[in-house]
Amino acid sequence: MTKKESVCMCGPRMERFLEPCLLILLHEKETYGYELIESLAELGFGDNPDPGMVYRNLRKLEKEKAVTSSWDTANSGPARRVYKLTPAGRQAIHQWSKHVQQKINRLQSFLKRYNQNFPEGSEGIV
Amino acid sequence: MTKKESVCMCGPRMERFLEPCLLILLHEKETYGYELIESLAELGFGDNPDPGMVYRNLRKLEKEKAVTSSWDTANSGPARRVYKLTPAGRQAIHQWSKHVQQKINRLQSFLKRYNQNFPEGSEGIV
DNA sequence: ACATCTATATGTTAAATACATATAAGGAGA
DNA sequence: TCTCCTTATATGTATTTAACATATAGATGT
Repeated sequence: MTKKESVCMCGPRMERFLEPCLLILLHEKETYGYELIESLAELGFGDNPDPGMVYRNLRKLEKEKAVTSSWDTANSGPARRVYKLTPAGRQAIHQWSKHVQQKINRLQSFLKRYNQNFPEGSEGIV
Repeated sequence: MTKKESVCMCGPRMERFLEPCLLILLHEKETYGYELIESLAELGFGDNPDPGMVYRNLRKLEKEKAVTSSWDTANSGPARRVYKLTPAGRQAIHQWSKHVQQKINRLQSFLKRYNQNFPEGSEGIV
């Protein structure tokens, strides 16, 4: 059996929301993991996204050539691995944005249905 | 180590979008798996959602007391397992709707950021 | 008898997430 | 110097979900 090939970098499952968030932050400026973790809160992640997830995602993005990395030892404190978006990563962002829009549509069609089922405070307040 | 208890039926991960869709369809009317599969397309699932997922989800919802089931042998064709929403299932829908709204917010804050990074056809058309 | 449709169900693999922990450099203060 | 805290990156592992394949079986039409 041949494995069904996926259409884009977003993969077959359209989850992994962390990935596009990292990409867009890296589009804004090249930076390193620890700072990305702090920036992620703005993009709707809780106070502290799992560092393990972030670092692993960054390495994966690098393996997929969406980013490149290099060590920054110029600053005080431990060395930082600084990531930089590649043109491929830039393209991936555009792909992701489409998928995110589709996902929003799906979620909204659920909410619409929900509001039809439970109109305006028909009971909703739990 | 004690396992961190999750806040609601939606669980820790906020995915499993199939689950709230099944619940809302069952709120509209009690019905059976095969028909639910057909109805799911309207709620943003592709042409044919994986039957395996649907049936397993239904059994899981039953185990969690969100639905009850009984056999319907009155109709022609193979027997149907008919599912009915419970009050607990009804409550779960409200929980889910909140989580879905939150998810939409997160996705939209990504899209907003995306549009700031790539304003109005700055290149976007891939 | 055979194929086909309806209907439910299970097995198996791959992937993502959550959570825990390891490692180490550098700075502040006793 | 020794300890503690912060910064910074990384790995280990268990659980969960999704994807895909396949099994089972009643009913119906030819």
